[in-house]
Amino acid sequence: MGDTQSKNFIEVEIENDLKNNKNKEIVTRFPPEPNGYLHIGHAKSIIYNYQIAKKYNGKFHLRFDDTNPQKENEEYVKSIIDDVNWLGVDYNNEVLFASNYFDKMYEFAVLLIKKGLAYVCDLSADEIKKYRGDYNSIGKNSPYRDRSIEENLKLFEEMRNGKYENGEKTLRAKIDMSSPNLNMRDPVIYRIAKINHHNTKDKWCIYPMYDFAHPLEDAIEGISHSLCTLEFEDHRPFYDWVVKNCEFKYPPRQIEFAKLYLTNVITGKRYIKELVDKKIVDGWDDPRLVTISALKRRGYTPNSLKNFVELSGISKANSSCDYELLEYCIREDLKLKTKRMMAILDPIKLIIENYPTDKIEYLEIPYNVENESIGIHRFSFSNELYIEREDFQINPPNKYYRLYIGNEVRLMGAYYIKATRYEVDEFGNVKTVYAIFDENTKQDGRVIDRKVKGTIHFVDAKTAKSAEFRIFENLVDEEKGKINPDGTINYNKNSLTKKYGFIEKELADAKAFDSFQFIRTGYFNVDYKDSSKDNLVFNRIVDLKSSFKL
RNA sequence: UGGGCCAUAGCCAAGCGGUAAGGCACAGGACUUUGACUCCUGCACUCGAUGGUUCAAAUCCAUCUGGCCCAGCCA
Repeated sequence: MGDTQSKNFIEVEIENDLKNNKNKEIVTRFPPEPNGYLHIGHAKSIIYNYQIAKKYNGKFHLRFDDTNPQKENEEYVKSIIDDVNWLGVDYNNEVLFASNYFDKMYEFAVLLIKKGLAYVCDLSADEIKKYRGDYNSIGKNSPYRDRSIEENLKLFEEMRNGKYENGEKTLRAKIDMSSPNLNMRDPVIYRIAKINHHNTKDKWCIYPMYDFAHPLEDAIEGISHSLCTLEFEDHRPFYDWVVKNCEFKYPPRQIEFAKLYLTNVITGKRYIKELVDKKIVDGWDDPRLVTISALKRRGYTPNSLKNFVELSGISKANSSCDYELLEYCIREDLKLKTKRMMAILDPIKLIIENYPTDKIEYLEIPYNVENESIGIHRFSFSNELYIEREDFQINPPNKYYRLYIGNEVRLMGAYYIKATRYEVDEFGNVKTVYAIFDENTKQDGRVIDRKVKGTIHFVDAKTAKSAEFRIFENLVDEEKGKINPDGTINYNKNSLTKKYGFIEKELADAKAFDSFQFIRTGYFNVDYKDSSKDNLVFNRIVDLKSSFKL
């Protein structure tokens, strides 16, 4: 979809770099830590990084930033690969791991030691914190800062060989304890962690820190532009320090952009996890969530997300995109692709009194009038139908042009009917509406002598199948504020409504993830988890816009 | 509090000294066998504020205000 005609600030920088021959080629990357599920914010990063690479005929890498074995595991690796595959970005069929560079990283650490730019420190975590100082006071040099290169080399090798316990020693970069940027006050670059790594198993007991590892990963892979989010801006001086002192010919360049926030939903691993843990939602792919797996289950498409990322733009301003933009994108993507079928979510009976009781006829209209190549929709009609409860009113409001006593409307693809009488149940709710039809108004292309204002949809009760429909509302209460002062989530208890109605017979064969437009009620897909042959469950992906409110 | 970053419509977002693009949302109208779609129309005399430079400022300068990030051996 739409090429963005205007360039964003990152593209301006890249084109400058290209002009100045700073890069051989453009290579970007998506570097997730395998410690959780991906959500729409990650999708922005994946899609944008990929699109940049594509735009400049470059490459895109998928690389796991797996430098902290304590938080990472194989399950997350797998789910992330699944999600990235589903998005359909091209990463050259090669899944990369930072942990595959541990040997090289170790060598670079040794190089820094030899250059007098790194030292082994015996301070405890608490002591390092104290020595670091704070916003108002400069730090103090570690008493171990001036160890000889030989001693540092020996100590670091011993760290690697497991001579010391967790927390006993660290390797630190030697920079400036008085820097106003706390990240430059001799940051730790290697720590001891005697724990198995999902990829390297027990080969290592020391692991590089993000700040040291990341620039190296980028440089090793020939990444030209390392695009990340704003909170890493303060880390850029150290990033540049590392690539400079490790002497890379084509140093990668880090450029930061703002994270994507969306109204009405919660992004943020921690909060999603809380909803999952408290069983407020049905796992990581609950359709109300915005994890990639949830969006997929709900019925969002890779295309819709790509378009969303493109339309929501890239900048450095913290912002929160209207959820309506995402909805617009999925409607746009599904509009011409889906069959438009009929389903009744909140049924009442409609009896056509002058239609033969023993007759079933079959009617035909295109599945999608905007894209007739999808084919012809054939559906049954009889004297006994289901229609939506809201399509019949005892006391119609102003400008209501659906069914009420005496009013003539069109049954979509069938006949004109006029309501004659109705029956209510013991609570006063309409149960059955009776009508007569005009056999000269069959919707088969013949010219009809009069027009009607309203067209309503229906399913034939004699062939209909029952089904469940799930209507989702905002999971979080935006009015109250998404997050309580105590850090818990304000969630909307009415965020899931289950309705039990009817679908036309053809829909009974629908398979998991199939999506449809149900005429007048929205786009739906078949829930892959809760559907069975006997009980099809449809998720409403998004409703149709409507200028009519009952 | 020291440092870094940000501020253009309800929400995103272009704009880079020559007189405010575009999209979403919203409102009105046309069309309509989905109150959908589509198509028209409208939607910032003004760019966080105040001063200054200039023939000319959203763009340059100064000051101020507001918001976000940083004191992990997390990423």
